[in-house]
Amino acid sequence: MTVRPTLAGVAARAGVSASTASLAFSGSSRVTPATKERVLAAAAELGYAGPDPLAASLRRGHSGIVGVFIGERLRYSFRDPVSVQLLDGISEVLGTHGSGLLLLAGDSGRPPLEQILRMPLDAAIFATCGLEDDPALAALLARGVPVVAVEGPDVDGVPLIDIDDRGGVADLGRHLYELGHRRVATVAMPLRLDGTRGEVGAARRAMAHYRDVRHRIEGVEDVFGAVPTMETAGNAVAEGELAGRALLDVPAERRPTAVLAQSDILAAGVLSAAGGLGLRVPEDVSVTGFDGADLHWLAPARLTTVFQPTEEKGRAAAAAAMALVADRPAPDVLLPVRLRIGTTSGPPPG
Amino acid sequence: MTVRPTLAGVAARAGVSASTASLAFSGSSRVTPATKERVLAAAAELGYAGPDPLAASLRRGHSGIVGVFIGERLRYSFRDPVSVQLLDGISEVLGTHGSGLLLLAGDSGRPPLEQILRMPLDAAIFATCGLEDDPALAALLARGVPVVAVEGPDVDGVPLIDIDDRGGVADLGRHLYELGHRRVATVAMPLRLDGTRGEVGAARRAMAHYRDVRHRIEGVEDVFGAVPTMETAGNAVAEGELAGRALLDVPAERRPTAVLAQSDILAAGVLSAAGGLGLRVPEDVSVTGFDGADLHWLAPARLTTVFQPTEEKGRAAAAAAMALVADRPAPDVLLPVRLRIGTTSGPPPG
DNA sequence: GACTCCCGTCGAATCGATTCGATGCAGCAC
DNA sequence: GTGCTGCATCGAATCGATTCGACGGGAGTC
Repeated sequence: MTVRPTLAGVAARAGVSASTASLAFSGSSRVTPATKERVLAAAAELGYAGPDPLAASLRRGHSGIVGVFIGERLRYSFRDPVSVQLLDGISEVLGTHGSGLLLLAGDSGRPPLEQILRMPLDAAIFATCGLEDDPALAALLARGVPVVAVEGPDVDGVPLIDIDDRGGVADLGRHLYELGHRRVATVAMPLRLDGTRGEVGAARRAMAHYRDVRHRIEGVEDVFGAVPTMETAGNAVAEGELAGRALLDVPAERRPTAVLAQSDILAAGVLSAAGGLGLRVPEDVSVTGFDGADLHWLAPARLTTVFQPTEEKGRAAAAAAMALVADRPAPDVLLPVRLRIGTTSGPPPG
Repeated sequence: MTVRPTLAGVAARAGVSASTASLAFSGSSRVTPATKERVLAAAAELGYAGPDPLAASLRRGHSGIVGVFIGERLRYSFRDPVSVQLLDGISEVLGTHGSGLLLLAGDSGRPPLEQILRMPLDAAIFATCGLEDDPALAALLARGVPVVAVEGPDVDGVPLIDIDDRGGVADLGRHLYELGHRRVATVAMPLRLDGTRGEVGAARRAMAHYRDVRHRIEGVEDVFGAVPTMETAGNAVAEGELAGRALLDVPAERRPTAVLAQSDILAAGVLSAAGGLGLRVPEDVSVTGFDGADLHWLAPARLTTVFQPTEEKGRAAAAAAMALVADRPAPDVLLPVRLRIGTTSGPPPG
């Protein structure tokens, strides 16, 4: 391995100055085609593959890299179709701006704060990471890195890309209410990531990290008042099944006639629990979800759910990040959701 | 917004030299606690949040960022549990080394080559991107960026992290053969990403981009010789269903008694196709997969499949990348796979 | 008391490019 | 022939830190 050649070397060999060589590489500036060609030839001879991104970034003042924080460990986030769609939307817009996407996974345990601060980020997107007082958020802001929050912390100076969680769930609630349901229950995503499962009390509720989870509980209450709420330890089918069984495996007169799961994934688990207990959906119990993620494996059932424009959310977040990078203002965004009635909701039994 | 303070500014205010200030930040070197504190205090007053990663990286010569190429667009890759697990394994090891993971999605269309070359990568991992002659691969190598391939291009100087695709599928084949199957078919993942579906001929086969796809076909042939092979346009349940229907919706005497799908996802589609045609599994037709991804939505069927240590593959890839960055040699890795017999394979009918 | 050793601090070089303002040359018009 | 315009090229400053070798002063030793 010989030492990597530098722009200066190429310039010397081409018989031009470093500045001219730089111009030759930065594209179609005011450089004679002949000179440009000479520089490129010299580069080829020396095996110079183009300017060092690090040096260029330092000089330019930005790296073309946007950090995306996903709360949990990768493996959990990616199980979740919503995270994936979100990321896809983000990546799409970043791509058109020529920016890269640096994934920052929480890993729950060790705070990756130092690692984060070592990364040359032009901006950061907090995707579903709750927590107004996240140390990483504070650190980034202190450093002057523009931050965008997706259903995340609502902090001054941080554009918030949000959906109408509460209104959407309330729509679901009204749909069920109109069908005649009066005794319902909720299966909630984790209020915070500490592995807690079970009925959510007031104390627990006060500890909630996540805005969306809170809002989705409130949406139910807007229609039904306080209802039993089972918290899960993660947004996963198995968790939904656990919670569903806890709610449904009781005498019929105490059993909720409808279960509002906070995500389609959890709803899938509840459906599975219902099936396991010999309950028919929707004849014996109605089940609803949230996200509208089109879980193919639910076929032939079509889940009654609330569709949210997840990819659009991602695009909006990336667009906001790009705006901030360009020193343009980035307003908050509130995206609409839409009730989608499927085959898993119907009148209560009896 | 005031101008961001620099290390020099902090040093001046603390009454020390820039070098000392740098030492104070880089942790526990030979700096008097008192001095260190003075520097930190000055930093706090000025709102200096630590050294600029770009400048530090330039000086150090590396950025702490590893690029991970996933062939297709994000949305497709992440539908695939295998990609996700792989990424998770990679991220795990990268994390322990304090390195960041820069996601590079192909987006099929526009070549993101320029974008790639703008990124300050310490190393790159080609995850399931086939193609020995990928221009991005060439560009990175030309630039001197260490590259690792996961089931990817087999190029000199590029460590290959691989699994025994062929042997694993051959194990499946023998299992089926011993059960009595003689007329089988294969549902293949795309040989290249051009949206082609249908029976794979010799010409098409010569165009294959992907080593794993090729090897999994060969594994079947090792046991059964040439068999009908349906290519899909993507690794998705719907694609598997399409291919499955094409293979199974024929008179019983021409119908294969077993279908070897190249992935669990595709197998799920084939199962669905079989169900749609009123065929029982495994009584009327056996179905096998590959990956051992534990698709929860298959319950109660347990897929007969080949387990591959996907996460381990990711860890090995990341470890190899880290080795190369540290200028240590990184040997090829071949990970074992394991036949896992489930409830979807049995003797042929009749 | 002098010499040595060691440790904390400092200067200066360096990483590799970008960019602004200056320079010089050629062409054109009068 | 002279003066002006314009364009390609060049010099030098700059981005913000890291790091190596040198230096100086205090402590320990004989």
